[in-house]
Parts: sequence; C-alpha cells; structure tokens
Amino acid sequence: MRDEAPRAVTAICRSLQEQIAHGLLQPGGQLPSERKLSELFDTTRITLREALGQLESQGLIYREDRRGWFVSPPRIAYNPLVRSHFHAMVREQGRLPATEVLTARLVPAAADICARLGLPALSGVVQIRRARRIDGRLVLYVEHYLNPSYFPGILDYDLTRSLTELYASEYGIHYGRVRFDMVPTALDPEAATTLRTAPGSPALRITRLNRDQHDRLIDCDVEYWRHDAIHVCVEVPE
Amino acid sequence: MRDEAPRAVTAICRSLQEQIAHGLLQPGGQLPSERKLSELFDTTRITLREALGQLESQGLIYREDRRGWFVSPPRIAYNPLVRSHFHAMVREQGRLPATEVLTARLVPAAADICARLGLPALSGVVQIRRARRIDGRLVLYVEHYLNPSYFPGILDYDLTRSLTELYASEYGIHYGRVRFDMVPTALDPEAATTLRTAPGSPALRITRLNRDQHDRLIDCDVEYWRHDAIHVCVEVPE
DNA sequence: TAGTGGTCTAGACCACTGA
DNA sequence: CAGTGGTCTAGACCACTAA
Repeated sequence: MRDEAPRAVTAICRSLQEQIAHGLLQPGGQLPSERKLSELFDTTRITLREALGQLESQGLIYREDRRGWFVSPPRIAYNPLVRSHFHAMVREQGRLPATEVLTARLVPAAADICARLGLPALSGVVQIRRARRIDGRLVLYVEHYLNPSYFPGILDYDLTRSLTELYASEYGIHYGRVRFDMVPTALDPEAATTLRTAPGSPALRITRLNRDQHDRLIDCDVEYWRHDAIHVCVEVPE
Repeated sequence: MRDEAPRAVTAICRSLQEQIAHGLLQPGGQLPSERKLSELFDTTRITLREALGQLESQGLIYREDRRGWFVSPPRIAYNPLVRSHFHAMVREQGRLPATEVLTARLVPAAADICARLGLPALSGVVQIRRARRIDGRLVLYVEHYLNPSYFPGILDYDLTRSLTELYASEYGIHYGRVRFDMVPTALDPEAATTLRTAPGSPALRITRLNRDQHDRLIDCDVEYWRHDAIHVCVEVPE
C-alpha cells in the first residue's frame, strides 16, 4: 500500500488542514500566493497546486478566478423537505443572502425544457438567470424556466426577490409537489464564469421540477452550487 | 472573458466527450494510456491529466489506481425517501450488486459516534466496514456503527447480506425515522484505498442516523460514494 | 506596473500491473 | 519485464487583478 508514503502533496495538505483547523486561517481568509507557498513547502507550483486541488475537493478551501485561494466558510444546510426559499434558508442560519439577476426574458424553449415542463415543441418559456451569494461569496448559479401561461407580466416585477413569494403574492400560486434531482458534477462553463471560478470546479447540480397546488407543472430550475457551500439534510419520518 | 480561448485542455475535453457521447468509448471501457493520449493530442502528460481530471469531476470518466482511466457507467438513482437497501435498489435498476465485508468487530466508540448514537463515554460499538460494487465496479465504502445492546450475536451472521433484512428477520427491528446528511467532498484515505482510487478523488459522503419502530437510535453509518455513481432523487409530496 | 493565478512545456524516477 | 499511472522537478509566457 501507499499508507506510509510521505508524499509531498499529503504533507502539504496536512499542514494546511492543521492551520485551518486551529483557526490560524480564518474562514473567508486568503491563503498566501502559490509562489510563496511553494517556496515555503520547498516544492514546485505544480505539486503545490495538486495539494490545493485536493483541499478544494474536500471543500476546505476554494478559489476565485485569478484572485487566489480562500478558506471555505461553513456549509449551509439545505433541506428539500422544508418549503423554504434561498433568502429565508440562509437568514435562518445566521448568514447574509443576496441575489442578482443576470438575465430575464422570454426564450425559445430547449427540447429538454419542453419535455420537463410538458410544453409543446417550439414553445416560448420565461428564462431567469440569477446568481446568489452567502455573506458576499458567490455560491449559486440558477436558471429558472417558467411556463409563461401561468405568469403573465412576470418580467416586470423585481426578480431579485424570492420567486416563491412572487408566485404567491401576485399570482396566487403555491408550490405543491416538487421533484429534486441532485448530482455531484462539475460547474457548467456558464456557471463557472458567473461564479468567477475555474472551469471544471466541483459542484452540486440540483434540478427541481415544481408543481402548484393544482398539481400543474409550473416551472423548473437548474441550480449549480459550489460543492463546498451546502450539505443536504433529509429527515425521513415514520 | 475567456469564452473564446481555445485552451488545449478544453479541446481535449470536448474531443473525449464527443467520443463518449457517440458511443465510440463504451461505459466501463478503458481509455488509451496517458502517454498515447498526450501524443495523440500533441501535448504533455501534465496537460492531458488536467483534462482527464476535469472529465472525472464531471463524472464522465473515472480512474482505478494505477490501472488507468475508464468511462463511467450510468448513475444509480438513490432515493432517501424510499425504504430500500443497496441490493434491492441496484437490482431494481437492472444492475448487479455485490457486497464484501472488510472487517466486523466490537470496537471502542469514537467520541462522535457516541454522541450520535447517544451512548455513554467509552462504550463499545459494533463496527462493520464493507465495500460494495455495481456491475463489478467498486462504488461505495461504508462504515456501520451499531448499538450492541440491540443486536447480540450479530457478528456471527453473514454480513454480506442487507443489514435491513437481518435486523428484521433476526431481531424484529425495523427502521423508523431516518436522518440523512449528504456532503459533496473527497474520499477519505481509507475509502480511497478500499475503492482503489486516487486519494482526494471527489465523493459524496452520506451519513445516516437510523431509529427503529420504537424511535430508538439503533445504528448510524457513513457511506462514501464515488461521486459519479449516483444521483439523489427526492419526491416531495403535498 | 508588479505580482498573481492560469496554462503549458519537457523532461525524470518510482512502484505497480498485467502479460 | 515492458508499460502504466503516480509523483515530482524547473522552468516559461500570458492575461488579469489590485495597488
């Protein structure tokens, strides 16, 4: 086995893990530059980056494109069985949520969106693309697709708000059955650019298919979460 | 932006993705050696490995330690709300499950296990370590921790079976409430060795805390899944 | 503008796998 | 035993960030 192999990469990981665990590097804090670290550990940048990559996989640190490496803040608990929305969920856990709208418009529906929402071919759908932050950190890229017949004029509202609340207050529509699908994968190029992170960074893709109180398919969305930003909790009753 | 950057890594990824999508590389099939591929794409092994790493993050390919790179088979659907167990779940999806027991013994409980199972300090717990396969591929490393007072003599049974079934048939114990916690992270060194994969490979860690029909905490377990082996489905009723 | 991370080159040695 | 992946060295240039 390689149990006792004192690999350079392993040693660097352990050293940094220890520093973080003991609070010498604060959550959100920035690590020294790669060149400084590789000098410190007496190795090359390639080797050092291998170690950083492993810590990133573990969710201990994350990178911002061309800005450097930072210590990951604690994860947010995400409970699909609890009817909540981003802002409420984040605030309940003592963190600060923020949303920005990237684009919002009527677009021709892609084939897979038609299929999922049960729309005829060549339909139009309302697409809303948003980015969301926790404590200022970009953690989530979402694309929402709404069946336009249920939401006339929705593009005129303030879409930084919770859609859940907007549906309820302006359209009298409430969520009914919801189907979640969660896949550990990498960030989509679009999502990577938006979240200002490296292409191919690990991510959790959550797709939701939402029905209303009359069991009509009203919208679906695709969420790309930074993989170190959440953990998914499910309480199964019985 | 770097949108139009014709990066070598991106080009390699796209090329391999296309080959896989068109079925020229079959699920489970092995890729050519890294040296052959780097020659083919006229680049260095370092660059090629960067591309392979991204495809691994996406869950398109996986590696077996020192054996090479393979195309990932389709993911298994994992539904925490459905009371099932590994063998049934896998078989229902037309795949072939297998289990091997690594170790099974009474051990002093670690502090976090005591806390989770509500055991007094310095208790003994039954620890069962298992590895599980789908269609021959190692995909899951699990550690089970059982409150020994509910399961006298359990170490004498065939532990390659489903514990769920064993609990029911031999002890009259059925699962009641269950709490799941799912975290995208990297494989534990132990898990990486067992699954014969590189340390720091991406993984989904699922921890379960199980109660019985009388709401007593009976066991908990820690599962490390290869991140490309499953997707988690949750149907929320209402 | 200085320094950073992103990307890439061109090698090397080792332990291990599989024929 | 040949070939493989795992690991590491010692550089380089570029685009971008932050001052």
